[in-house]
Amino acid sequence: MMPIKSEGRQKIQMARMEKASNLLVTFSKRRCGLFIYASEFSILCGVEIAIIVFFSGKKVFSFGHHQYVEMIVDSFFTKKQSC
Amino acid sequence: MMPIKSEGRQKIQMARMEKASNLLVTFSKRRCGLFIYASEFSILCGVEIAIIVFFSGKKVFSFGHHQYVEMIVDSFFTKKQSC
DNA sequence: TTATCTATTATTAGTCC
DNA sequence: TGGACTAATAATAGATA
Repeated sequence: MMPIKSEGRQKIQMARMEKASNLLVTFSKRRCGLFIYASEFSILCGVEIAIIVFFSGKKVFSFGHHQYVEMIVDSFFTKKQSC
Repeated sequence: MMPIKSEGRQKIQMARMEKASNLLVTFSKRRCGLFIYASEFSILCGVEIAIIVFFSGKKVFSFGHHQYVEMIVDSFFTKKQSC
């Protein structure tokens, strides 16, 4: 079979993604993207950054090690993940 | 005088920027970039995001409207700015 | 500090595994 | 869920105003 050639990055509308499968993929990619971006920002400019992402009201993903963030994240008793 | 033509985006080392003037410009740009990225992520994936940036131990920039973030930011009694 | 400009780098949508 | 792929989009370093 001929492999399907990628058409590369596509322009998307700035609205909630409708297809659940696409949304989940984009969620994973952009969560990593956000944390990587924050990490670079932190290194380049010597700033402390705390990020909390609330997904579906269940999952919590955190970035940074600020005491307040830890407090908040812990208070949710949810699984923590990071990039 | 001939205008100096831009050489476009340059590759930079992933380390704290040494020149204070460059650091400040990059700080402003990337703070906006971070918040814009977070805003897009939030819209695309329907997630709530809270971000706090601590700069020089003085300035606090926040993104998101989560109650805990407001609480934390307020506790610093510092000027709030955003993009 | 912030906005504009531009060539260049960085990210990623869609897809398959 | 997570990694690889690839062309296209998006962000931005450095200079300037």
